[in-house]
Amino acid sequence: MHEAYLEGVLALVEAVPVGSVTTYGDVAAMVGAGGPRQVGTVMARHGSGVPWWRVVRADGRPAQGLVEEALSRLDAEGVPVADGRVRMVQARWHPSAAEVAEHLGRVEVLPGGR
DNA sequence: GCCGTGACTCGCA
DNA sequence: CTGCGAGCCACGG
Repeated sequence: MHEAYLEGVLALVEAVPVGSVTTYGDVAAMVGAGGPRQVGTVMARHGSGVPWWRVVRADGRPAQGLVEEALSRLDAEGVPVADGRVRMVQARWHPSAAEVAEHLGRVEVLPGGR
């Protein structure tokens, strides 16, 4: 994979505010390339330096193999968790397109539109 | 180039 | 609710 992709994914994960979470699919969509699996691969290999526990699966469950670790950290940050899964409706991160572009390190959306 | 694999997702039974 | 299968994209053998 290209290094820019890796940087983009990690930058977005670091941008997720405390108390919120995002999903692999959302990150992939925000980066605008690859898919959920690519994000998962990036996190597995290079996610040790970012708040990886704020990235969960679409159903609100943490990544397999790190469930306890993630739930522990999420709960400590005040993320709404119920029965082992994050309440996505409440905790999902909804950044504006401009904000996403900002974190990606490049402007892809012009302010003011068209 | 085919095949298996993965920190994924969605639809259907 | 759970499980299964197919689709998904990129990487490594």
